[in-house]
Amino acid sequence: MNRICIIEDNDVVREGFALLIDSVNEFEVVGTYATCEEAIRKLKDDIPDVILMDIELPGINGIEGSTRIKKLLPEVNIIVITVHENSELVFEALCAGACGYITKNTEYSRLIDSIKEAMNGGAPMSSNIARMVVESFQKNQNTPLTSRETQVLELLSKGKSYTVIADELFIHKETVKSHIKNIYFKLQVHSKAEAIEKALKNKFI
Amino acid sequence: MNRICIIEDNDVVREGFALLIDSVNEFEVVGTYATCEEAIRKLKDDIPDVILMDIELPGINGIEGSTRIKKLLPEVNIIVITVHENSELVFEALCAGACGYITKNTEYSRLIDSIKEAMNGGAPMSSNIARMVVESFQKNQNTPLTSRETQVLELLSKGKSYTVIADELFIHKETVKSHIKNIYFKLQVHSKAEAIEKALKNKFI
DNA sequence: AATAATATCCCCCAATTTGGGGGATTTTAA
DNA sequence: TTAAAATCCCCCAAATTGGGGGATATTATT
Repeated sequence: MNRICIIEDNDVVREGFALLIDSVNEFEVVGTYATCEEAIRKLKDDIPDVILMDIELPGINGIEGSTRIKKLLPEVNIIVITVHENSELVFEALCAGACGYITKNTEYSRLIDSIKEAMNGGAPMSSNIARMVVESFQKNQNTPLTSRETQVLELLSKGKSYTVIADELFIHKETVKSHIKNIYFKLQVHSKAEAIEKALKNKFI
Repeated sequence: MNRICIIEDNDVVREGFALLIDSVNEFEVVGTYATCEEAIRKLKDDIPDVILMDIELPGINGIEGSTRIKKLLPEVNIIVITVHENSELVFEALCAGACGYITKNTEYSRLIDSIKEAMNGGAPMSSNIARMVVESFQKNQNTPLTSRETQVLELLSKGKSYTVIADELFIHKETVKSHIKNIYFKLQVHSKAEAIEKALKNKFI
């Protein structure tokens, strides 16, 4: 029997989810909580396989809650269920240890599928969320930088010095300087940190 | 009618996919190619909505091919279909512009669903692939670094100098130096670049 | 209550790095 | 055949970095 917990402050939503999930044969709701604080106190006894987690919660929110719960139960699968499709929140949730992120308007059958998927080592996500995640890997192809400049800036962003970059690219240190001068001009910046910041923000590197 | 292209060097697999996809009402296979070179020459006429892409191809492989095709048709949805679950390849494919990544043993019905999902702005992935992607956002909680040290190293990795880090954390420059000394000791390194490299590799930052 | 870990700040010093200025030449692409 | 990109060169001053030696106050943790 797979053990599920629900952390959601809205009583109606929480008990609705609980009833729905309990109606599935292989699932058993072993705890429902309105706050992370309460959940954290009781979770060691519940030992759930999956936790459904709201983000907007009184006290500790769902992001911070996920971080703490993952410390207590590193193996647990946390699925964040929220109305927010804000990209910041998505990445914060994933960084905090959530394995899935689905929006609250998801039909019930997909919710059940998502729990099964999480338990089977998957990462259930609403399709637009998944796309956001995938796109976060892709670079901006409208970069003003040449490929060599991009390469240099990437190494610079890894903390390498001009000397080391020169060695790794088999070019002279003065060439590296030259590239960096051009990078600074193109990005309209005057230091390493500014260049890296601007390039990261625009996904040039 | 949604337009699909297939790039796959194995004739049997390629024509099998084509027949399968063509049998779906809303899909039309507008091109099947054994190499990226051939595809790139013809794609501007095909204007496909979705491309199914193999990775192992003679000549230009599927990763490099995705990069080039995305330059020609930035809006196209590329789904990589491969036997490889190697994490390196997955991230390379996503960086190259693929929106999905599914393994070749996927049942036909899920393949069709994946194409629909890609077209509707989703990111179809096999469940273990999706989990790999999600886990790439999560930090290693077995870090030897304190939270303050992690914070300092994160800023260092963004190219910030001791002075700037001190300002941003509202502490003295000497305190930053002190933290960095401890970071170097704990990571057994002797420079910024080494520290960042080791921390990134171990996902401490 | 005692110990250890963490976070904070201080000084000295030498080598390296960085950024800005001025070039030049060759290779590659449009 | 132009323009852009990539390569290399010199000069110089300010800033950064890394290593050495500390100290003190605040938090855990036992």
